[in-house]
Amino acid sequence: MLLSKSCVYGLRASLYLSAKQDEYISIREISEKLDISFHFLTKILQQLTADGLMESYKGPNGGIRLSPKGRKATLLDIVIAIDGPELFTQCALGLPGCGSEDPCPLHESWLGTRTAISNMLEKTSLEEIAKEGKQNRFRISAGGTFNWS
Amino acid sequence: MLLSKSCVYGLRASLYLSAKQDEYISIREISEKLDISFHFLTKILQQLTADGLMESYKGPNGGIRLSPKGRKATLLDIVIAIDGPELFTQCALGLPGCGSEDPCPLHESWLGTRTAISNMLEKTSLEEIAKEGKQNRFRISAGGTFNWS
DNA sequence: TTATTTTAAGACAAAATAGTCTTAAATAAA
DNA sequence: TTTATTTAAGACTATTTTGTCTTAAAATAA
Ligand code: SF4
Ligand code: SF4
Repeated sequence: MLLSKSCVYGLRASLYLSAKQDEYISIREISEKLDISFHFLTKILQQLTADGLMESYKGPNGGIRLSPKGRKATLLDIVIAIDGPELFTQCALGLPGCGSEDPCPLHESWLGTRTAISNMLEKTSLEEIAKEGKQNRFRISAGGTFNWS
Repeated sequence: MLLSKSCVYGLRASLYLSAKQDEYISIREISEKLDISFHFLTKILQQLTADGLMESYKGPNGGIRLSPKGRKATLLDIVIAIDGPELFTQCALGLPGCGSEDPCPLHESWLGTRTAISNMLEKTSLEEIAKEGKQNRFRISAGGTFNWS
């Protein structure tokens, strides 16, 4: 699996929030619309909040929203915040202390592929994805129940 | 993590065997040279044997070796035998029943990246890797203790 | 035959990941 | 002030992955 479940949930929630304006959205709403366990999602979003990618507010009409930093963030930023940078720093075979000067048979191709994955996730910011998402009506929920407002 | 530990171990053992001729190599030797738990590696190689990618022989001077099919196999074949095809069939966001006709924002880029990973692993057979490995003395063990015979 | 070497099979344990539940703290509204 | 709503924190459970151990079966050699 390329990304952990936590990471996928975090990405989908980020995409959900990117479609919204500046209001706080309750985690309950996100978890229901995207069909993700509420408590589990809460923990994941707490991480992103701690990382400064999101802002939260307690109480009635409270919830969570992307911070300014979060709106500019790319999917890669979200992935690294949740899964860590290992996917983009470690090698495919996981050999310790190895590198270009004493490479394994995969080295060259893996470096290229790794960069391709990174580039794909870094290409567009959440802000831009939201713009394209609204234009093209891309979906981010299973049932297609979600609507770009 | 792109590949499971089982998968990485299986790949490294396959590379090890690709460097050898047709003799049976004991799993004990592989596990010691590549610093992988003997019993764990045994289970992984049993899978590859069941899949017809390797052949085993019991008793003194017994061991394991690549089958003719295994020598022609690519790294992708090994990966699919151990981790299954999901990495190359499923989408990045894991949304069920979703696809090109109703895509998520990642769809196009993910399809490309997924193909890039697949191509990287499919590019060369174990046979060819062994040839290049011997020429270039690529390494497949942590300490660099391994020698292409 | 008997002992030794090796893979096969599967029970078992440990660790990591995923998911649930309860309580506390902050905020708003009644 | 009291109650309701919401995130924060963390204990707890379940599942999957990873790793260990024991016994069986096959093959060889003494
Ligand atoms: S040579 Fe490169 S790809 Fe191969 S194990 Fe080392 S760092 Fe990883
Ligand atoms: S649109 Fe494509 S990439 Fe996105 S979730 Fe569906 S299958 Fe996966």
